[in-house]
Amino acid sequence: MLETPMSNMFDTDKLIFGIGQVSKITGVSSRQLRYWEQQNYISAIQQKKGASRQYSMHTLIKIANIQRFLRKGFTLAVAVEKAVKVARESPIIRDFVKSQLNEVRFESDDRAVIDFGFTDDSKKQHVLGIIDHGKTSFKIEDES
DNA sequence: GTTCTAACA
DNA sequence: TGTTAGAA
Repeated sequence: MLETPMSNMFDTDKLIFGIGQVSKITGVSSRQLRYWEQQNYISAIQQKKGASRQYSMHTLIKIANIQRFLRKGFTLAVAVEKAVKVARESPIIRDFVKSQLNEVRFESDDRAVIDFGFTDDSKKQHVLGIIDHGKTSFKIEDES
């Protein structure tokens, strides 16, 4: 994979967080973080014995998602499963949207239209994502 | 002051 | 899971 310097100002994957920061950010106690690690639900970055744990951005997000599912009432084991699934789906969705997204048009204070490009190679129709008063929907528009 | 491990109301 | 103890 070739580097694309201008695409991202920072490489967020290189950010590291201490256990205290992760706890403050996600609302998960340090006690829980150590326990989850012991249960192999999460893992800290390469650490020596007794050294402070450090977490990657990826792990931080995973922890935040686990917490999200816990608050929804799921058990820890299930919350972890769901977080793992999200982690697997996220890059797929992100890459797809990134490759399809053309532009976003703000048509009014509470209406925006996302242009997802052509439906196919015939290039006769556009796929539009509509956000109107918080409600979302898709729309196929003929090329004008 | 923060984090670590281990133990326990 | 929270809290506490003693060490790093």
